[in-house]
Amino acid sequence: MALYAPGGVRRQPRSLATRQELVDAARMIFARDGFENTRLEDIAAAAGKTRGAFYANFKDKEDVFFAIVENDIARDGEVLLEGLMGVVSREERLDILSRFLLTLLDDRPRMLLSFEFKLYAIRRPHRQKRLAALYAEMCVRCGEMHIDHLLPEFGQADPVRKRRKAAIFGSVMDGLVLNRLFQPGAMQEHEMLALIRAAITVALERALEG
Amino acid sequence: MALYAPGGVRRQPRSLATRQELVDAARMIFARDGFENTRLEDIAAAAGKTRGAFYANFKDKEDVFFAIVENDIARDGEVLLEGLMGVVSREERLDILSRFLLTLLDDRPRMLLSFEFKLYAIRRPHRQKRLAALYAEMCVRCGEMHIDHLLPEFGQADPVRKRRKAAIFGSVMDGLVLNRLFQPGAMQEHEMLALIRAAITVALERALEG
Amino acid sequence: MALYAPGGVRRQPRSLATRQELVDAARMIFARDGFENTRLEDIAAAAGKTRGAFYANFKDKEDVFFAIVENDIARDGEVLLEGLMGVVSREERLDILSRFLLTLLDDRPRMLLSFEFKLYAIRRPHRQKRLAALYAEMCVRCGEMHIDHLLPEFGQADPVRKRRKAAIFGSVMDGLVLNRLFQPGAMQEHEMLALIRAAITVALERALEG
Amino acid sequence: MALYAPGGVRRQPRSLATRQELVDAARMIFARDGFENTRLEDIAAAAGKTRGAFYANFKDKEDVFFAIVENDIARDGEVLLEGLMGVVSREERLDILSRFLLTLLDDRPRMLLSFEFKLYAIRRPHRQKRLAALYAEMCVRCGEMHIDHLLPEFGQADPVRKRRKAAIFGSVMDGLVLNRLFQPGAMQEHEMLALIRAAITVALERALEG
DNA sequence: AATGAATGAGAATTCATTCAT
DNA sequence: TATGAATGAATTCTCATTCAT
Repeated sequence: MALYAPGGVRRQPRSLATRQELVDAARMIFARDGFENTRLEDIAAAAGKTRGAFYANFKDKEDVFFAIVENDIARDGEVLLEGLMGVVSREERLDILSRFLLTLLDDRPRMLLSFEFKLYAIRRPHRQKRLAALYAEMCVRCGEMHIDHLLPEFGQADPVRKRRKAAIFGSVMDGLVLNRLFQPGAMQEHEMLALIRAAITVALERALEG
Repeated sequence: MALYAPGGVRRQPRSLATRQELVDAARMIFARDGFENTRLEDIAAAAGKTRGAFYANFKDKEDVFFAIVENDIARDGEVLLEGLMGVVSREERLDILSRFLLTLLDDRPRMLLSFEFKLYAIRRPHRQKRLAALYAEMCVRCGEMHIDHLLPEFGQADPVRKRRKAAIFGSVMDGLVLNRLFQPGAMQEHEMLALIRAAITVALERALEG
Repeated sequence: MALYAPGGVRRQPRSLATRQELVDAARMIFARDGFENTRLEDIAAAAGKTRGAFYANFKDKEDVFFAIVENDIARDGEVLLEGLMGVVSREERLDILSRFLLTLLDDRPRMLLSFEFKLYAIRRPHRQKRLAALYAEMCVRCGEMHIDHLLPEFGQADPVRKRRKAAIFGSVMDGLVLNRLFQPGAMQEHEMLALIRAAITVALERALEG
Repeated sequence: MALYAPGGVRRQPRSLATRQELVDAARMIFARDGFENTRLEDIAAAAGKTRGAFYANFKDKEDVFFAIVENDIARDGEVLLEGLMGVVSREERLDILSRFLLTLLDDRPRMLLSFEFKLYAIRRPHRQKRLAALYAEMCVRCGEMHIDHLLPEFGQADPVRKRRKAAIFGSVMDGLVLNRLFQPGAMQEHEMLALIRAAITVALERALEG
């Protein structure tokens, strides 16, 4: 159920491990250097492999980049889900969600990558075939994760609406990471929390209205 | 009163014009392609010059990059100031400010550049001498612009506090631009406005507290 | 036992061959065009390789330059040694040495390179770390080669003294090559031999005194 | 009676001063950086002028280079001549000459330039038209200077023979400068003097023979 | 699958030289 | 004459990518 079957190639177990190592290494390097600045060699080296191993597993730089995003998307949500298990009060649920998001902010690679991905997409209006798929999937899952489990009554909401919610959350989250990294210590936790709360509120209003 | 005197060189009229043309061209290209992806040749060509002309005016890519930021900072704030002239009601002032910020979102090059700048800074913790100066100046001016003219009673706030406010505004603004470009149409104007309002509120609370 | 392990990297057979081809090509080109005038591309082409191959094997122009010198130093002395095998008479030894040196003069690339190297060093008093090592090694070996095997009784001479001898020999040799190339035919063999003899004499006196 | 009329242009007084300043600056820079490495801009700057002034006075880099050599040749010999005035004893004359040469060694720019010139010539067997003229002139004057005034009885010697003597002197002198700069302090004064003496001896033998 | 050598396109940068003033 | 801006050729260097093993 991978979003993207890399080159359509069936992989052997050995390769799968290598592939994962490369993906992990790539996440680190991309977050550190940015997409453009990242050298394949650095990724390979960080995974303890050579460039050849890279090309055996991925078509090119863009290929790993997308693989990472897929990976992250797939991983997300589980923590939150667990947290929400059995919580009934709406207030409590909102609280859990906002604290979860606050925590997410600390995952520097994760957040910087989401950034890179969006910038990347913005600047390549074409070659969107593959991008578009990831794109949508990303948003839908985002929406699912954040909203559906929080307020199951809106779980059925159509994809378009979910994308909208994702945009709102994304805005606040992306902005917070960027500026916090830019000016460490400039914002206090309660301020960040307040902004996250605001995002939830806006998103919910929208959900309730339409 | 330039923030940064490029090379400390006094320039002739002809050169000054060229320099400005290059800066303008650079703004466009950087916003379109991102800092890393931008080729000097493209900047020069967009200004109708050659690479040589570029190097006669700037040390390297970083150099124009900073020149642009300085330029933008210098230009900012005036529009807002005019709008606030003679407005007394606090509510109205808040309204003018939030609408002004909403408008800023439409200046794609301007906003993308601020982005690039922050990412750039985040990824180069060293070579910060010049960066730091711009940095501070940027934040202080940001704060001034947004807060001081809105609520003159807090105009005396120290630089540190201003930087904090700048971070809050920046967070919401940066996030909004990125995600709006990423998913055009996903957010509605009133939603964006609501988030901006939230930012103002958080910033003010902080201002009032301390 | 290389003087300088380039990058500390262990190389594969294929690469080693390429490396040697490049070094040989470089020697030729450097001697022909001089260090500054030499284009990496010419070296690569002369070795039947591309620029890329060059950079896979050397850091930059300076790097090959040093590699050549190392190579030459390593190769030297053996011919002379053989010639001296079994020769007992001191007079004969002096004769063999001076003729050997006279022969060396005909190795145009070799001698021009030694030249270039010294000029290079003279003009870069800094970045001498590696230079200094080569430097010393060069001189010591020079001394060893010329004096130690000639007059084993002075073989124990300290490095400093060896460097002094090297300077004397070097002076006459370098001068001879340069001026002979500059004015081919202006000097006759016996004149060159006479100067070489003089150098030996001066060097020996010094050796004997202390 | 200039060896080379630069571009055949008649120069105004103002220009002449500028020209001389440029030549002087060039000598310094060439000696410091070598011919290839020297930038016209550096020469101009060292003379307190701009590149334009340079081009108003010289055709190109080679042009100043030759102008310097001419200059130096023209200046030489006078000191020596004076020293020899009225000295009768042959032994004394030899002594004066060798001490003069020893002194010359200290004029680093002068000597390095002579070097550069020879290397330059060696590497451009073509475009020798102008080179050849300078070349010959240089040698003849060299011979004149050193030998003619020392031993007037050979003053009439033909140019070819003079070139030969120049080669011998040049060899020792060039070699000494290079190696002394390369290994400062490695040679002692009396050693250098001994080599110079040897050169004189060899040159005289030749002069006497044929 | 993986290695490491080699390729070659692409970009930055320098600098001699020209040109309008 | 001299200035300084601009040009553009020449070169270095980097790196994604290919290829033989």
